[in-house]
Amino acid sequence: MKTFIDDLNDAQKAPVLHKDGPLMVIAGAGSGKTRVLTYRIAHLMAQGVDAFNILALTFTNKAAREMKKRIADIVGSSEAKNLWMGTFHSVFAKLLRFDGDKLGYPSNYTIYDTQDSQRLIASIIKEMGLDKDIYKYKQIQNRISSYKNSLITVKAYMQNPELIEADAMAKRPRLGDIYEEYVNRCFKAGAMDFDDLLLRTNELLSRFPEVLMKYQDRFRYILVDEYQDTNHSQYLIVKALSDRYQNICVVGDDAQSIYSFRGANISNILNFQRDYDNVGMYRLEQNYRSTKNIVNAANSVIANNKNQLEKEVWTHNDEGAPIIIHRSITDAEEGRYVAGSIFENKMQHQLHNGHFAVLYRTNSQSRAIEDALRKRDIPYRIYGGLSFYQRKEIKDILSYLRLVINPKDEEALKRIINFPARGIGQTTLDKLVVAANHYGRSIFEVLENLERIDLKINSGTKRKLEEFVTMIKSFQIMNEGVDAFTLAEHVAKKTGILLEFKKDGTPEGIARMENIEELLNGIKDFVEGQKEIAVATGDIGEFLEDVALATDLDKDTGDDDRVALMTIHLAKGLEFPYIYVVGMEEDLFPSAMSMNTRSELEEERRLFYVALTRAEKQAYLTYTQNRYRWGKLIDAEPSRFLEEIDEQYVENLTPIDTGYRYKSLIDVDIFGDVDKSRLRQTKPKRGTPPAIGKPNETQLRKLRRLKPELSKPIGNTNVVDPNLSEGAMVNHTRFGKGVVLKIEGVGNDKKAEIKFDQGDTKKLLLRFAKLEVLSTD
DNA sequence: TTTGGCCCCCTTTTT
DNA sequence: GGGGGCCAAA
Repeated sequence: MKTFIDDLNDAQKAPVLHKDGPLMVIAGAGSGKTRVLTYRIAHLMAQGVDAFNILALTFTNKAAREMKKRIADIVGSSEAKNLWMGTFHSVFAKLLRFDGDKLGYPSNYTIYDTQDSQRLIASIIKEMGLDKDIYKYKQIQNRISSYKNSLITVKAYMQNPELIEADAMAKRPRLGDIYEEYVNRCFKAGAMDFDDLLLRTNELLSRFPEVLMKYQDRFRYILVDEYQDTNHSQYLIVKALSDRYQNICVVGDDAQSIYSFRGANISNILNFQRDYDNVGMYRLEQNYRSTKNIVNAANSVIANNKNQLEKEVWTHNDEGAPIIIHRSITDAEEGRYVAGSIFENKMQHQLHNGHFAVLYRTNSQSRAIEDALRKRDIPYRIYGGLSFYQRKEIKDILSYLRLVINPKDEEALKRIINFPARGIGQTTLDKLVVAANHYGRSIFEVLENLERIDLKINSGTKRKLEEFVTMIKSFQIMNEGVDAFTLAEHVAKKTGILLEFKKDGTPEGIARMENIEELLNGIKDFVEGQKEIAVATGDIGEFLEDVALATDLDKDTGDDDRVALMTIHLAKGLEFPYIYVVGMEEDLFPSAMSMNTRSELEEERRLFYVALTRAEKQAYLTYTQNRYRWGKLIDAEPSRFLEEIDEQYVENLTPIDTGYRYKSLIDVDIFGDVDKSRLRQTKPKRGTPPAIGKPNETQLRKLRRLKPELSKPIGNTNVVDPNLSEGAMVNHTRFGKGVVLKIEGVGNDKKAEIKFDQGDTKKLLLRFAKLEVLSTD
């Protein structure tokens, strides 16, 4: 009899059919890892395992939803609804709603996002009177986050002389105090940050054996996707929950481990066999996604890493086109090339926008690409970056709703107590915070008891505070009777936020109003959607949790046809026929911050491996010679990764001899500033073979260090217009028309003194200045 | 208390 | 080039 299992190849079947006990699947890129997970769950259910007893932890909630749907299709029942599936954060956020009370948290606890955490830490630093230049709130937040992910609680920190010493050495001896105050304040606010969702789950499971037993019994089968990216905190949760039945299935690829910056520990996957007995080991090495060229090229890159599990990814797919490398002069031109190439490919191969993705290392690179796509009328969608829910106007509305659900939520209150402006200023707020800290209560509780606390505020301010409390309470009462949408709409109107942006009238104000409307629509959709799920209540609390933990990918409806723009990190697990990886430059990719140690560099290389293996048919790699960063144009050098690809899989679109020349208009502008440091750009680039007889890059670097004058241009002379003579009329893209007064110098140093109609007289190096000759005398 | 101008930092990547 | 925080002035 033929069953759904027959859809799989033999390598895939084995882990799907693996009986009870621990198993690990090492799955190369594009080898059908999701498929194995999906089918294994379906198979378990077909064997009679109750969906209630299965927990699957995925990388995005969207992946979980899709998997659920697929499983429902396969096993042909609505049972799939009962599966617990989602990201670590969302699954354990739910668990903590049930059992967090044992740790003293309300079931309606708030989830603080990174911004909330940072604001709170910033205000603690200020309250403690510490130097904000030494105690940088972002860095502090980062440290606290990594402590939590390593299960270093405040207590553990205080008992660890090494950590204290390390922070003292970094001139931050009060870090422990900040950490302690931060944890207390979060707790008092009934709030958990992202890391708490995992840390508190650990605490719950270790302190309450009966709770642990309950969930061990409930989750008899646990499956973890992207296991290589779990951090210590997540690792311990999985370990604890699976301890009793040992039915743990982890799937991952060490070559795609790219999240060590948030505590992911690659040794979790490397040590799995040590952590469990009788581990079933499976490998998936056949790639179904990409062409031979792409698979081989990616293999040749990752071979440069020393630390990796043995694995050989191969494919039966076609040879495919070579990987195309393209150089451009500036990031704007890079964008134009990408947009133009997408346009051509669409025309030539009858493709949709959705077949293309542009990937980059940092979010800030998206702008140049966006501009170019917009000019070509190519619709696109940006994932990540500043997400919709982090926009000011959205967070303001959400803060009102958060306060309705959890009045203790300090960060929400601080955001909106004076927005829209109602005459409650910083001074008043400071007094409230001091009082709240003094009494060990939340700010809202202080507000409710203004009569009994002498705050030394004038009666006008006091009245305003009372009005604010009354308004929030009226929302709370309303919340008892209506759905999330009705309440949110009421809040938007009643608080005057909508009006605020309406009367503003500027394009930004209108855009913000539209965003709020979009939010309201989103809430409406959510309420409608929740009606179909029996257990869900459709209340505002659930919406807020969804919002706090939604990834950008989760919101993708995928129903409109757009080019996808995202970081490589976000692209993990996705695939597109055509991939453009832009910004293939030293200091950008690999990032300048990740080149200090071998392991950092190897992680960057894995990231590049991930980028390449997203492509099904064709990959483009682009780099520029100059790029705007921090508002300045800076030199760029081709990424070392370009050289690491075996050249037989590559086609270099940019021949060497045009590489050392300036053609772009923007470079002329630079010259206008006579910035000599810019001239260094004419050096040969990495990744493009240097012309015969020229020193290679490494040699050049050494030379430059010894003899700085060698940094001067090595460019050729052909660009100078031989016809240009004194008295010629010329047009300059920036300075306009002018007349050549004098020509001096020879070869590379040939300069023209030009008097421009606008008044200035400038000396321009002809090699750089792109001059249009209007008449020769 | 509010507002506008100035200055600094930022740019790795995310739940 | 942009956002946020701080300070001075109204």
